[in-house]
Amino acid sequence: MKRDPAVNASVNIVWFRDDLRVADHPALFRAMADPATITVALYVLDEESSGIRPLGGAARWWLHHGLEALRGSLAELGVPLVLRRGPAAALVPTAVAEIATELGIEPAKISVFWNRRYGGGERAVDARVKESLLEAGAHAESFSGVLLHEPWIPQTQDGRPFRVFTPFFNALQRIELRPALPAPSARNPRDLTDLSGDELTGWELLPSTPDWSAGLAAAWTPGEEPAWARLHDVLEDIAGGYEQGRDRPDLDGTSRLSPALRWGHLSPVQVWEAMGALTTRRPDAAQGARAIMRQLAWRDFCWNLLYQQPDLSTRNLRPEFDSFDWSWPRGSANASDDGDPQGLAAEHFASWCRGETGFALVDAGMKQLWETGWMHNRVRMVTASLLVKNLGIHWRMGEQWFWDTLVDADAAANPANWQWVAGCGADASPYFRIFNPLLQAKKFDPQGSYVTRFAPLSPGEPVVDLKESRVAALDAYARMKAHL
DNA sequence: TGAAATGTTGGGGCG
DNA sequence: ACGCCCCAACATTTC
Repeated sequence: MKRDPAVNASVNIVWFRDDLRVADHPALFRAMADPATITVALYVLDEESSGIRPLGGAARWWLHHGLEALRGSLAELGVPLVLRRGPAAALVPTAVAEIATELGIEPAKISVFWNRRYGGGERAVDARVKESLLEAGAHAESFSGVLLHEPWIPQTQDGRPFRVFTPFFNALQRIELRPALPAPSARNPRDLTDLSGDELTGWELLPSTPDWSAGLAAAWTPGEEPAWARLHDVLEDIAGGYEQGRDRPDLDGTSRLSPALRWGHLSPVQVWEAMGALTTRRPDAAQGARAIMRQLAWRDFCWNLLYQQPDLSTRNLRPEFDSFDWSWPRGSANASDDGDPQGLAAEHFASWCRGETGFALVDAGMKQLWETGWMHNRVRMVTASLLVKNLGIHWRMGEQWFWDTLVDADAAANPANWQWVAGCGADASPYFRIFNPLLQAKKFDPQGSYVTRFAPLSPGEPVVDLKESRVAALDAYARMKAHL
């Protein structure tokens, strides 16, 4: 619907993406710094643009609730959230123009703000959007909001990207960090409630037939407010024992902040600041707080890698692994060879996905993933090691399964960490580091309570002989090295 | 952010 | 008392 043109009226449109929050949101903060200008929020579901990876099922569930929470937070600021679906490069300029028309605002009075994304396809889309907006006479401006530092900033002495984490971390700590911004304090100058856009339910982000999301809903509440509640728990109860507790899947010892960071309910800058403050406020928790800061830096490290190599989810960072002889898919050098799995490897992969490998810790982890959309970090390493090393299945298969099932599935961290486990990544775990799921269970789930919680039935026959498959993996690794 | 194989050491049982 | 053996405990090397 069209309104009376408002003389000299202008609009600031904030394009939300992986930053579903109102505090420390540089683009939103900038928009609402103009007290006389109305702000409109826009979210675009883009499942079509090439180079942008469609969301997995668990991520779609989180997005639905995350957007509802964001809409609530924005409503308190008097800011409406407009939802649109389509290929963003074309759709965003169109949607922006339509919002302006509805408000009776001329193109020269439109500003569009967003926090930058760093995936290859996302960068291409954002560049095209900016170009179109500028051509149409609008203003467009992007901000740094989803990482600690822009991925091109941390550099080695000779100006190259880091491939080893520890020097990356040292360099990162020497870079001045921007201070976290508060939520905008001003309300929109006038209320807008009836802008046209999609209905969230129409996007069908929630699973229906069947609805498998009950376990996710029991484990998580998406949104900025619950994320802050968890951050406070981490500061009070988790950080102090983090260094021991982080390795214990049977305890609540990790931060569990990964989904909040993935969806931007919290920014890494906010968490970094909170942990930095904790190191001085609570000397007993200082070491744990620093370990959490190191984890945040690892997240930035992964995004640096993705920025350097946009096809991180399909291509080995270390090319010598291109000749590795995986049991499936065969011919790993050819990334397009993704035919239906056949034979034993296919059965192995299916039992791994279902949590029916016969190794209690692995099966508990895979069931935790399926039920709650999340898996404890140490168990991620153990399950990944079994798939890649003992079953000899390409890391990409596991990466894709995690992408579909994790609520925190992150376009950079997921492939970077799979490559790390597989030994083909940056600063990777040496290939011959092969976890023994029985020993890992003994060390890190000593009473077996994690296993009991997620895989209460006694495990069946192991799908693979640990000793034998370990030798075979080392042999395959030796053959790869001999090929060089 | 391993695990297994191999090497070393030292205490205790025993002839 | 002494040497020998066994083996747990720890250290080092290897993959």
